[in-house]
Formats: sequence, structure tokens, C-alpha cells
Amino acid sequence: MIDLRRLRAFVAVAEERHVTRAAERLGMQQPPLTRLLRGLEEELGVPLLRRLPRGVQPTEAGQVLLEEARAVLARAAELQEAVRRVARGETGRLAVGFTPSAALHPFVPAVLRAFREEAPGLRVELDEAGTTELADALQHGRLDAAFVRSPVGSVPGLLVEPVLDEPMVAALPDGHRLATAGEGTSALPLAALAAEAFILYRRPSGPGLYDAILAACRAAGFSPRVAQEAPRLPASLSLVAAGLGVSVVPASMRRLAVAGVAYRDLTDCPGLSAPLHLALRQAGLTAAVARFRSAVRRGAAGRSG
Amino acid sequence: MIDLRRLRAFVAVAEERHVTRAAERLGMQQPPLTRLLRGLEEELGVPLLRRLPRGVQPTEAGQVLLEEARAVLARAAELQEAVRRVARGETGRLAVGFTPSAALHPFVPAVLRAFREEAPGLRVELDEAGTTELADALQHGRLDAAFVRSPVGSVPGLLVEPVLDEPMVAALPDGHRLATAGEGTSALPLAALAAEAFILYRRPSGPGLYDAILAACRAAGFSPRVAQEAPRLPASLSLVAAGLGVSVVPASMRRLAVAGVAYRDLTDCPGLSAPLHLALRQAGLTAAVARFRSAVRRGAAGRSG
DNA sequence: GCTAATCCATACCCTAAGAGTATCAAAGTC
DNA sequence: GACTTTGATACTCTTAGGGTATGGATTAGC
Repeated sequence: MIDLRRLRAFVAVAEERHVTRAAERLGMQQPPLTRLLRGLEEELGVPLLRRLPRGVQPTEAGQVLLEEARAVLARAAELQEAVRRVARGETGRLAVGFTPSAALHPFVPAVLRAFREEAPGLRVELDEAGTTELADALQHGRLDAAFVRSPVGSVPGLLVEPVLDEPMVAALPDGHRLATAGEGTSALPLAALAAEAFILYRRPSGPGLYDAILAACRAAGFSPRVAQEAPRLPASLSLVAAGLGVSVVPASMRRLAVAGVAYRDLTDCPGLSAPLHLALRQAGLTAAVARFRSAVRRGAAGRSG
Repeated sequence: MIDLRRLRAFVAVAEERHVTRAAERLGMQQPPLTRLLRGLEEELGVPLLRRLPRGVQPTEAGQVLLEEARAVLARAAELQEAVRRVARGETGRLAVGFTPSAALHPFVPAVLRAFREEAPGLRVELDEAGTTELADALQHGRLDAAFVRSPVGSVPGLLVEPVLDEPMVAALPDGHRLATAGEGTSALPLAALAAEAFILYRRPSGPGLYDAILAACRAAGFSPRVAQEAPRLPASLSLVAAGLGVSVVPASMRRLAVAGVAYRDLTDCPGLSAPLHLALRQAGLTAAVARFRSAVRRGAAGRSG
């Protein structure tokens, strides 16, 4: 089969029209070059060079080979560069997923925007899905990184590292007695919600926060009465606004400014917080993924520090 | 530098996602294939395959390499075919030249048309020039074949072979006494033109016919009075039509049907004929040129036989 | 939970392609 | 006609690449 070394040799000779000079240019001696040329001619079964008294001249087939060989060599060089660029994470694809609640944290869009600017050659693809789907997609390589709320436990091969941690706040209907209580805007003990109807977001799409809230309530001495389960976090806020009950949501939800919802800081609920995690595949860390991770870390440090 | 064998090996492995099966497909054993892969990874400095418990999987860089390598390999295969096609004369360029007088012979356009149909992949380029320019162009490879009238003597490295031979005829102004003489349309002895003013075509653009006519006249016992030299053969016919004199032209010129010119066969002029030759480069006969030569021979045989 | 099977990696040997040195042969130049 | 130039040839040697044997890790099956 065709060998690139021979093509390189031929191109040099055809360009120099001189075997000895071409050998010099190729950093080799003339005899092996002559043999390389003969090998190429034998392989193709075609005379490629006309031997003149003074140098050589490509035949017509040689002319065609010269052009074709240049193209192949250029493509091969490009190949090398393309692979290296991908390896350096300058180019390629990076698929990032996030849960709906993670998407609502302003940090996520901010860090994605910053990373796009930092690595313009990378095609960043986004996907929103539930935590379990994200974990599955990560495992199977459909995703390279994912923002999740809870530490995705017990999924082998995944690396989950904390990014940010934010307190949870109570989301109350506007005009609710606890929203306008005499304490003003100071913190509300979690136990104050013991009698309220709770609106929580469905379990399968995000096991972490649901469990964390229930656990915190139990630790505060009550078991919350779950009046309604919303499919996703933003939907639960709408239900709160409709007066169907109260909810406990990450503090960053305040920025959503849902009409009809009042927020109050919570206190007396140790361990109740809404963490933001970055999940990665443990094996085969791509350079692009590594760059993304470092961008996330930098972003988190700049935010909390 | 990149080696196509390695690329072929990698493509097979990436496609099979299985080193052992790929080795089988490549007709080799598994260990050397593994080494080939490692060599490629070392050369690029990039991990290309993720080793799974069950087979392998290309990394992102490997995916890119797979696509690029396929492209390079396809191009390389194409190269091989392109060169072979040129060598077989199915493809490529064929530059054919002819003198103005040769161009007027109907055989030349006929054989060119036939050859174009016979070898549609060949780009046939035509060029009209004087005999000496044609010979020079042939020598320097700008032309591959040329139709000339006279055997281009003394040009080293050229091969000139006769194609056709046709008689010369007298070209007379309409109404000239010899054109309408009592002998009707029978042949006219060359000597009958002894007293006429001759219009001949300039020497440098085509030495052959000029000399042949002068020699024939001398053999017929007179030295022609050259009244005018036309730059090219067709121009001389215009001068004849204008009544400035008579001329002697190849019989095929009759088909030109220049208004005001009457033709008469010539007799008593042994050796006076207008040969048509094909001139070729002696060395490095391309397949395309060989095919053209054989087409010309076939055409000539079909015409005269 | 142990054995068997699968599959890639490693170790070692061997062949053969390719690079180097020395030299020849042919053609042009002074 | 001697010299120079330039590609071809002969021979040796290094090394990349292929083959065989085998190891090690993981999964599947009883």
C-alpha cells in the first residue's frame, strides 16, 4: 500500500527536479532516495520521472501524482493538527447537562457563558434532564459533565464534586401570616412551618433536595404534610403563588421573582442546604472536560471567595 | 511522520471497537496491531482509545482521527487510481498542435473529433502554429503531438511519421485562361504555369511545402516568378481570388470553396505532393499519445484504404 | 465464589524495508 | 580528452514491524 514517506520523497524530487538536491532537502543521502522513487514507480507500475542528463523531470503521471500527493500530505498534516487540537481541548465537543433546578441557579448560565468565551473552538452542547438521566448519559458518554443538586451517590465511574452550597429559604404565598409576621424580614425557624401544607418537587427527577428537606424537617421535630408534588421546582413556586401551600427552595430562586411569592431566610435547620455539584466521568478525562472543570472551579471560587 | 499503515490499523480498530477482530480483518495478529496503535498514540502524544473490559472505544481525539484518517486514506486510494488512469491514457491532458495548412485538411478535425469520442476522459488541447514553433513545443513538452505538412527534418528527439499524402492542385483566379481552357477539367501540366505569377505562403511558418513547390517547378523546367508571399495558406487563396496570380495548393483545399478561385489537377510533376505527417516526441511516449497515434493511424487507414 | 472465557498488553525473536558508504556509468563542459 | 555533474548500483547495517507465546484483568457462568 501507498506510503507517505515515498510520497514526501517524490514531492521533493518533483519540485527540485533534482534527486541529489531533493535528498539534501529531505535530510538523507541520494542512493536511498533513488531507491524510494523506484519503489514508488514499481508499486504504481508507472514511470513517474524522466531521467534527463541534468536532473529529472516528472512524466505526465508524475505531474498528476505531484498534485495528488501534495493534497494527501497536506490532509495528513491537517489530521495531525486536528487531533492535537482536540487533545489540547481547543477544539471538539463538550456536552454539559443540568437538572432543572441547577439551571435556575444563576451560576450555571454564568459559568457556561464565560467558558464559551474562554474556549471558542469548543462546541458546547447543553441538555436539561433529571438527575438519573444525567447520570446515565454521563456513564454512556452522551454527556461530559453535568450540574446536579444532590451528590449522585452510588453511580460507579462518576466523579461528583461540590461547586457551591447555598442555604434554602422558605417560599410563602404573598400575604401569608409568616411572610408578614412581626419579626420583619429576619430568619424563620424551620419548625415554624410545621403546620403548613408543603409543596415539594417530585422525587424521581431529583432525589437529593426532596430527601434533604424531609430529613431537615424531621430533625426539626415534625414531619411535613406534603399537600402537592410539582413536577419541577419552578412549577412548585407557581403553586405557592396560588396559595396552595409553602415550599422550601434554594436561595437563588429569589432571583426568579415569581409574582405572589415571598421568601424568608430559614434558621434552625443545620445541614439543610442546596448544594450544586459538578458530575464528571471518572475515566478518560478529556482535556476539554478538564478545562471546563477548572473554569467551574474558578467561577465558584470567584463567587464564594 | 504519520504513516498510512498506522492510520489503516487505527480505522479498523475504531470501526470494530475490538483489537482482535480488527487484527483479523487486517490479516495480521493482535499483538503487532496493539503495538501499531501504541506507536500512533505515542507519535501524536494523544490517547486515542479507551481500553474497556470488553473491547475498546475511541476517545474524542480518536473520533476525530477516525474521520480524518478515513478522508486521508480515501484520498490516497484516489491518488493511486488517478495516477494509474493517467498511465493508462484514460485521463489526462493531450496537447495537439498543427500547422495552419494541416488544419485545413479535413482529416485533422475528423480524427480529433473521433479521438475525443474515443477517449472522453482526456482533455485534448489544440494549438495552431508554424512548423518550427510546433517542433520546439514538442521538444519542450508543451505539445504531445503535432500535424505538420513536411517531414520535420533534423530535429533531434522527434519522431515524424507519414499519415496521408495528397496531390497538389493549381489554384487559379476564376476566369483565368488556364481555368477555362479547352481541355475542360482534365489535368494541367505543371509547366503550363511557367509564365504565371506565383503566390506562395511564407517560408518560416512552413518550410516544407514552399520548398517542395519550388523544387517541382525547377524539375518541370522553370523557376517560378513569386509575385507575392501570403502569411498563410488560406490567405494565398484570397490573393488568387483577387487575381494577383496563381498558386499550387494541397488538393484538400478544394473543399474550402473560396469564391473566385478555380482548381485544376496537376500532372507532370512527380514528387509534388502535400504529405501530412504526425510528429511525436521520441522519448517518454505517454499512453495517451500512443492511443492518439493509433487513432490517427486507424483514421488514415480507413481513409486511404 | 470459583473457574473458564475473553481480550488487551508484554516479552521475545525474526524478517525485511530502509538508510548509510563506496563506487560506477553516462553525459555534458571546458 | 580530462573533469564535473548526476543518477544508478552494490553492499552493509540498523530498526520498524510482524509472528508466537504468554501474562493479567475483567466478565460470565455454574
